[in-house]
Amino acid sequence: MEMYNHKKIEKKWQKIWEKKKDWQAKDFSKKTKYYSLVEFPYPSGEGLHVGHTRSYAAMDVISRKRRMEGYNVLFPIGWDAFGLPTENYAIRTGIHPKIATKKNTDNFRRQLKSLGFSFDWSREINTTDPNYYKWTQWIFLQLYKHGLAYKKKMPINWCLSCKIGLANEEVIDGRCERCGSLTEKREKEQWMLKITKYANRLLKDLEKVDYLEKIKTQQENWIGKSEGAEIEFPISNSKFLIKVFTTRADTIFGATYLVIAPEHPFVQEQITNHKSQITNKSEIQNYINKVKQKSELQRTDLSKEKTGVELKGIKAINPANKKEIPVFVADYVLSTYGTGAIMAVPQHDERDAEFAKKFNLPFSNAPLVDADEIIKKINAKKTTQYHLRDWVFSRQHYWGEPIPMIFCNKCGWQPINEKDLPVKLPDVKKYQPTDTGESPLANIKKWVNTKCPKCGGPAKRETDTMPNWAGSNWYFLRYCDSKNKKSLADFKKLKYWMPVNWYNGGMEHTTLHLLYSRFWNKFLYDIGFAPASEPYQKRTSHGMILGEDGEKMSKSRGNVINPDEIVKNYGADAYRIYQMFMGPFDQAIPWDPRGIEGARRFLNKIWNLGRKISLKKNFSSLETLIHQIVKKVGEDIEATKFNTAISALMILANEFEKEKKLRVKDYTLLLTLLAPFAPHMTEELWSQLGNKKSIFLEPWPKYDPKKIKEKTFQLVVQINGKLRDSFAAKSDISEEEAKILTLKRENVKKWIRDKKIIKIIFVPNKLINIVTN
RNA sequence: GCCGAAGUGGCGGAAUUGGAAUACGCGUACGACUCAAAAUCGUAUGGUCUUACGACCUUGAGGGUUCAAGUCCCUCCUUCGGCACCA
Repeated sequence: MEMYNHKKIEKKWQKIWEKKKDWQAKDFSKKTKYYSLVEFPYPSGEGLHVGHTRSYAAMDVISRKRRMEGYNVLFPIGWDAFGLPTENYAIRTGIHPKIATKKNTDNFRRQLKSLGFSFDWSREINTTDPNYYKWTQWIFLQLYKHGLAYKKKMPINWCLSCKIGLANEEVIDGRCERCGSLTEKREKEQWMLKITKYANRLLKDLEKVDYLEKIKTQQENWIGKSEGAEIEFPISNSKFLIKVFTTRADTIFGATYLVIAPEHPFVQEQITNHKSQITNKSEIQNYINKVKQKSELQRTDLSKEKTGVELKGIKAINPANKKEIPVFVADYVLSTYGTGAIMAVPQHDERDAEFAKKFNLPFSNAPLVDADEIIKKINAKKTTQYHLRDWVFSRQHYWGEPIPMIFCNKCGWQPINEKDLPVKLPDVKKYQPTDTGESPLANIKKWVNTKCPKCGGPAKRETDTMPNWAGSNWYFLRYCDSKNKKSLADFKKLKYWMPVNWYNGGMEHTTLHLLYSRFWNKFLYDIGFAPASEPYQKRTSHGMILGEDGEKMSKSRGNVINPDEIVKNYGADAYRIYQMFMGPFDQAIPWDPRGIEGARRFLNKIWNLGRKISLKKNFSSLETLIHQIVKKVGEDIEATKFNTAISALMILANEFEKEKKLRVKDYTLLLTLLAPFAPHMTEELWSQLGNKKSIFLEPWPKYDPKKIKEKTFQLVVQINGKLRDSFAAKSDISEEEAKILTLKRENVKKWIRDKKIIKIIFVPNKLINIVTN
């Protein structure tokens, strides 16, 4: 037998698999379908990251196991290729993003193929391909036609460095999610998507899906539903009313003042209205100006002291007890949530208490009342508020899908005729956003100037592009029919494949990407273009792979692991085994270069075990263990406990090694269980045993529950809960018999001596515990 | 500040139900093979005390429940993740 030469056999099998098209999914096959999905990568110039392959290796194991279980598996891959790094590269080098993307995807494809993932490459997609983004644009048009896309001038987060507007969701600690520089507020006309219309369904339908509990919690928190009431507080001696939102209507008798947000229309109106009764207008105006300069980060910093100004000269009336109470403007109340005004109850709310202490406002220990009754009595309205806000969908960048809209001076915003899709990205000379913050597309007059689709008069194209979330919002649908030219995907095919049975990806995508794509899928479901109301039946997430130093892998730290080198030196199978064995799948874990050597050693051991095969041997002394291992490996894979599945396989291999001879049957069973993890080596050994068909056409091994049970076991003897002895006993030994055998033992006698036995606890097939005085 | 997860050898980690803590792998030491090395194989490997048999201690800290606690309860500490003046 030859030595295990990974270079030779991995290339060999990759070629054969590709030629035989073994991993191509068959539309409408009579087998039960199984759709396993991984997040398609952004093809960066740096090449494949080990983090990608952790997820891909895991879902490849699942997909290969499913095929062996008789499913028709769809396991697709593609490229989420629009995005800033490529655009920034273009700005730096002048190389067209299209060319850089081609180069990067070619490299990624080569890398993924070298790892032997069983992707159906015939369905490969690329979000930057006009044949793909035609349908991204088409979906936008449908959103527009159904009133879910609208343009709005609003304060948005403006990244000073990227020169683009960011959604609230994309600002982290007041900084741009992409480049990390500070953001400020600016007014800009933006295309918005009305995701808030779906808030309740996005929340409620979480009941229907099997996501990790922590992922569900994240979605729930982001949507942030709260039930409460809108209560009107009249302003004394005026026609004005201030509406507050509260979840604690029951505390209304303790409300001793009102607070409104600095952006609240009432304040704005009052300080400009010369008839207003307010006596300290300039003080209020000064305060508002100060707040404007603050970033959201500063405003929402919990450790800062509360600030605010009283609106002197006016009072509000508490509708519950008709008492007059003062009104403040303060920045701890936000205009974007609820009604932008609150009733402050220092007795029951910490923030209100802090503010009240600072401004010497009274605490009222008025009794709590029944919320429903008081709401009825004061004629307030029960309402529901969501934390979720509409999605800012415009970007002032080149490398994204053009938003397919046209502005006509006569007719206003008009959608492009569907027959004119796709709106292709034109070539530009400079990729840099303009100083005004407009997209580089704005400089191409020939492209911008067009005709109004409605009146035929002169009109201008929208020059903003879509965020890079757009393409990834519906890609799972396109995989079902990736070449379709007439529709985003044939409905019958969608109906066959959807929903995705199992979706795995990074924890960092479990809030935004998941929410956005669920939103688009629900919309497409509503208008009859998607067959399932929830796109993903099951969602899991893998932990990050950190550098050897325990820090996040990054170029600047110099701790990046290049998969190519590992594959070259140890082989794809060793790489995959190590990644699956390194630790719990959902936890972050540092890369250990020695771990890969252990994985390789394990594969060598399996390879060399082949020498022990004997045709003469026809019984197995390890039958019980084998059945136990089959059970464990299968169950662990399903529970994403890949590390213990492999450890079980190692135990089996170690036992096999202790045997002088090995049955063919036992050896092939080990190969079959190992096949999803180490596909190349097992396929090679399988064929060396004389098998003509792929090992992946073998059925996944089954175990016999009756054969799992051991004939004997070590009965543990405890005295007062401490381990003192153990001996082999028949399985299912009776309590009586166990007691007799235990009390006969010298070790036991020694410990008991003249002590009195108070009681004896017997746990079947486990232990016996003697309690003495 | 709130929510969530976690804390186990020199290291990554295991322990489905409360029932032998440290599986499996890495590392280390010694041995076998070898002229030698590598590879491979074998043995040992939580700590303290003991010549030894063995005893005692040990799952972030402290307390509790229990015949029995890594696992359950209480208090506290630390780390990671998420959210954050959301009324």
